[in-house]
Amino acid sequence: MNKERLIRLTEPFFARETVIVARDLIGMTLVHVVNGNILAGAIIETEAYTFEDPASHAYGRQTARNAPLFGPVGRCYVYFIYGMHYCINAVSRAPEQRAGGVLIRAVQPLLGIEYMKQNRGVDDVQRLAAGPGMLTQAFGITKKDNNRNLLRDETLFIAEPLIDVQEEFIKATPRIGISKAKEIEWRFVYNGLITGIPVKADGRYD
DNA sequence: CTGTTGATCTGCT
DNA sequence: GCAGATCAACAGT
Repeated sequence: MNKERLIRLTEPFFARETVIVARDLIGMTLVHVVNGNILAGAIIETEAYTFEDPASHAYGRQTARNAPLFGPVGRCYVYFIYGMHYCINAVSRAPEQRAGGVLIRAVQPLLGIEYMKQNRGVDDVQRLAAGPGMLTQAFGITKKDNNRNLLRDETLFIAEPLIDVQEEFIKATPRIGISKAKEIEWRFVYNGLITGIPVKADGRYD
């Protein structure tokens, strides 16, 4: 596996309704290249957040923090929460939407697994990137990455799937950890076996 | 300027 | 199952 083999998602993918993008991101590949190491994982959990949505950071009006959600699609919005965790969103919305982003909540590690274990201080692959805070720690994503351009950035982007994605295993559920709009089913999860991983378990690539 | 809350994770009970 | 960690953003005064 090398970087050139990863097919980056382009602007039209993100320029659609936020909820549609959230669903379609399931199975795609989150990629961060650190010191020449490719860290990659299959996105298996996402949530959509929009301008009209009381649970969203973009709700109501633009502020200094949420500004990326109002900017060009295909950027990322990284925020700091609970005094210790970072979370990453892909800015996504249709032209008629004021703001929107997709929170990437979990990935299945595929490449650079040893590097992720070091970043996390955890050995269990199942717990490397099983939540939004875990995922950014495993990938070394912090506030420095806020508003980076996923369409052009050399080191941080989202690519076509490396796994076999079975559409029937994608399910919608209510979102996690919010106090408002709890009933809306804008969380998407992949409930199938991950197959078709084209790499060695130790994350080496050729 | 102050107080509160939060799109979470971990470790202990 | 629940408390504690730890701090930036925001709303209210």
